[in-house]
Amino acid sequence: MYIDDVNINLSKMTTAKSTSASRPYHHGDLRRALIDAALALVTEEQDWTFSLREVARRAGVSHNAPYNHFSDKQDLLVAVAEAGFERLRERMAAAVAGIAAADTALLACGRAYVESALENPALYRLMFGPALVKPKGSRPAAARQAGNKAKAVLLDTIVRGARSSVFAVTPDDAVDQGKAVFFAWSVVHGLAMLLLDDFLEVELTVGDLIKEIERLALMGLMPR
Amino acid sequence: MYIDDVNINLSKMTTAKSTSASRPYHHGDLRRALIDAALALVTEEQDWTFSLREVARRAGVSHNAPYNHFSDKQDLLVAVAEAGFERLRERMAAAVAGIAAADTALLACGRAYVESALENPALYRLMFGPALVKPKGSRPAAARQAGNKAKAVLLDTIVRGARSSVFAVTPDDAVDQGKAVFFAWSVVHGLAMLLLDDFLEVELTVGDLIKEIERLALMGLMPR
DNA sequence: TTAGTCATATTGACAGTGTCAATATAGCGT
DNA sequence: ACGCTATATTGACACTGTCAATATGACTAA
Repeated sequence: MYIDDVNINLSKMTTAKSTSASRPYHHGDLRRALIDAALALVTEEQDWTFSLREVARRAGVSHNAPYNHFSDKQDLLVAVAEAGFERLRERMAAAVAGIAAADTALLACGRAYVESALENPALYRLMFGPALVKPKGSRPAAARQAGNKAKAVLLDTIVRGARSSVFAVTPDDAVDQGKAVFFAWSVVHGLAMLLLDDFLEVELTVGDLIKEIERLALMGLMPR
Repeated sequence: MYIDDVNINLSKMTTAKSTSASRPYHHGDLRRALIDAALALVTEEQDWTFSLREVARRAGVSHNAPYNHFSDKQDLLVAVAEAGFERLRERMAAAVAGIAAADTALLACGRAYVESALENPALYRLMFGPALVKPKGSRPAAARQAGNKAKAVLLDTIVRGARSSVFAVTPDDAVDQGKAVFFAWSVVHGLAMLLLDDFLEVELTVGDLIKEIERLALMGLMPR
């Protein structure tokens, strides 16, 4: 009844093999199945207003089974966001891999960032938005850590550029680097958000616009 | 029963005076009262998951009265977002007013933008987020128009800077100006979003960070 | 093997939600 | 004065998140 459509997921399983033998829990790896189902729903519906019950239905369990793995609907969404940040990190890391020049690498990284956002807008908004924040609370640690791991890719590239004097950033000055990272991140994040919020109204393809924005970020608004 | 706590709102009334005489509808300007109540709820709770019924309660009407003025809960939220954009526009316009130098004006404008966002994060996220978008639809025209009016302040400043050769932007070239506007907007929007999403992790005050980001936007990441 | 334990899952219940349909009310032009 | 129509209410429905109580069955120790 609820065992047969547990999807055999490809990525690493932390707690179970779940291929069919030796399932460590009562009914397969439900926690992962729920995250997968929720991720699929976010992607399909481009929204996270679906009901927890719907997620349970998709996973083939009763409407209350999720409460054994997540304290809350929000708690499940946090896990989904974490998965999203991990994807983003992988993608940015892949983009910079093997590019020697730091400025070129930074552009590739920025492009990967924006493209990822455009491919799954709702997931992005979930990751960065307020949906994960409890009333009067702050962003859950899990989400912040996952986000910072993605940020580390950016930082790495900036540091490389600082060392090779490609960027006007003092090497080994954490604060100066932090500013630069925050600037770069702001640019790509703002660009991505405005694009997927449908506020682009200029006669340019998205690709061209990204290039232009990147050029401006490197060269600045003022004449040289 | 439902008349007495209609708040006498300060701003311009489009359809009614509503001071107490000559109320044009059955029971005061309910549409405005609902928008005000929703805006207050967004501000207080920093969230828009409150129920439509709660809004109605605040306005002192039955749970179904709002449906005479808004087709939907979303429809009401669109109206709230519109009001938010209008506030933003006013604030940016005030910031640039009377500043002759375009670059200084642009910085003031950016600061006003970020400060507004930080003062009412939820309202900002509502304005720019997906909450207004119907499934498989796009951003409602009303919201986009209101957003573009705010953008116009930015554009104006950029154009001034282009004319006075303060910015490296070709005057009277709409596309070139569009790029610059989008860049500037991306920077402030991304900065604002990351700040209020709690992703700032550098040993700087917000004010200092804003200044640094602005400097980088004007001068670029690369050495001059 | 068998008994027991405890994580895991189900069933049932409850207040609250968005929204529809039907009904009531009152300000307006004629 | 009268009816029209915009405005508001009442009632209903399926659905939601979450709590409490109950069932189930995989492992562990005897």
